[in-house]
Amino acid sequence: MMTTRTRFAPSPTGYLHVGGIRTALFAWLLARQKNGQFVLRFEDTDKKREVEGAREHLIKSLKTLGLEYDEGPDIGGPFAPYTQSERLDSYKKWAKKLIDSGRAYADPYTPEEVQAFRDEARAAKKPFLYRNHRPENPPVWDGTTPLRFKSDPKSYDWHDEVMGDLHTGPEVIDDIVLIKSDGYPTYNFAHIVDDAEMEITHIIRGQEFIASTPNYLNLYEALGIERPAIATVPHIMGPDGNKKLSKRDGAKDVLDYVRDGFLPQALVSFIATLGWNDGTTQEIFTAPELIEKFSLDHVQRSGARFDEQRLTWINGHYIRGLAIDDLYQQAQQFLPGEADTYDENYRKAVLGLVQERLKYFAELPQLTRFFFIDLPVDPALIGSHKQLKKLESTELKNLLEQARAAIETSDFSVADLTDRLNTLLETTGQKPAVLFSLVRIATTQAPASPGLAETLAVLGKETSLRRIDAMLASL
RNA sequence: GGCCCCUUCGUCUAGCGGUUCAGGAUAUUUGGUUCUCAUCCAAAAGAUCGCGGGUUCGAAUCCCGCAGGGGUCACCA
Repeated sequence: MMTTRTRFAPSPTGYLHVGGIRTALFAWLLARQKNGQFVLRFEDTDKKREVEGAREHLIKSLKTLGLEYDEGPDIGGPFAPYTQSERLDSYKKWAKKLIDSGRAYADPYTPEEVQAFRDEARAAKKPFLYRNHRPENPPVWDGTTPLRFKSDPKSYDWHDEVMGDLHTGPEVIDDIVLIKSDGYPTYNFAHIVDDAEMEITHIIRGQEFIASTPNYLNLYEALGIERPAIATVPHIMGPDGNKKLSKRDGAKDVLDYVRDGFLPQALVSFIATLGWNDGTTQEIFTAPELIEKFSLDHVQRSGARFDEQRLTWINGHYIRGLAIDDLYQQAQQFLPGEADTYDENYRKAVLGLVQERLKYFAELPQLTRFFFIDLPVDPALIGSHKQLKKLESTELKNLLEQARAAIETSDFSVADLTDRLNTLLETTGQKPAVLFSLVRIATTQAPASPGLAETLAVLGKETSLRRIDAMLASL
């Protein structure tokens, strides 16, 4: 049996957004599941659109998400090179085959002339077909004009691994450009040659290629190449409407999510289930589970919307499941700058307390700042509290003084603090909503915080008493 | 305009002729978990399965129309 070989073949024209990475993920999953190979190939045949640094960025994106490839531009492999601009000889060789067999010819028209044909078709509200203007006696191709495929228009029935059985008529087949006047091949030609030479068995690509697939089928025949399996996945749509998710509309770089503190495993699970499921009610998958369960025929045929809320939920789920050391390792760089002066144990303790209320790491400064610096006393916290605002400041002061006295002799373990605070509830006859809120506000000056005893235990006696004193002074 | 694809709760989806007056998740709302926020646990609300015909004893599921959305018709990929 042939080993499964899949590829991800981006053009180095920018960063990778969620829609793009999904194609890579599916290809990677398929290769891993079948114990095959996953190949990275750069399709850099349009020099005008190329963006500096895009290659490194693409590689970093794949590696960050754990989609490691077996062969690629930077690591080589048995079919190197893996960059199209370095494979021009291959394309010329295959092009010559077509010329020799009468299946390719020089395009004798100027770009303006072709454009005129196009305008004509558009004015007549008909699809543009170059072959309607196919020259009778084209000149010998000298490499300075486009080389076109002499197509053989016919109907096609083919099977798409995702879309199912597809059919088109001969009217969609045209004389596509194989090699441009600048000497570089078009995607249409290059990917077919490369996939054949690199022994790719499965092509996974976006919906925009479905319309040109019949042309590829025609080309495979002329080249005598057996076509790989083709899987066309739908686009991921933007959150607001029905349009394709695109960089123009603000689709974020996957690395931006990582920068905001989204975990790679959460991104992978989210992207995989955006248009795929295993048929059960399982909602979140680890990479090994995905590798085991993924299948192309469960990929959705309609485009899914990108819902950041769902990603946020999955990320929170993964964060909660992290062991404290893993959490520390991944999250410590997101702590506020003030945290630098505290030791590892203290910072770990803080992370442990906020772990279950963390959706993504970029929230950490806001959630934890009061653990590292004394925030100024904020009267609004009392003023907006529905119980505390009803009390006179002398009452508040009295309560807070009792609280201070109660914890002053504590060893500041969670258990002892809990005991003392509970005893205080009885002796003062106050409800937790009043007493605990007051102490919590005094010691944190934050609208929200983890549980009171836990927070005090981490803050420690000195800090807790100092903040209570500051609060007392302001009442 | 031609051709092609798609259409189930706001969102992601299960469903592949009967066990479904459509199940799960998320989001929303409410209640509980000694204070806040969150977690967790309950519960509520939320889809005439795009519309209209047919086939069938029976259709979200099969067929045909229509509508809406998307893609494509580049010397871009």
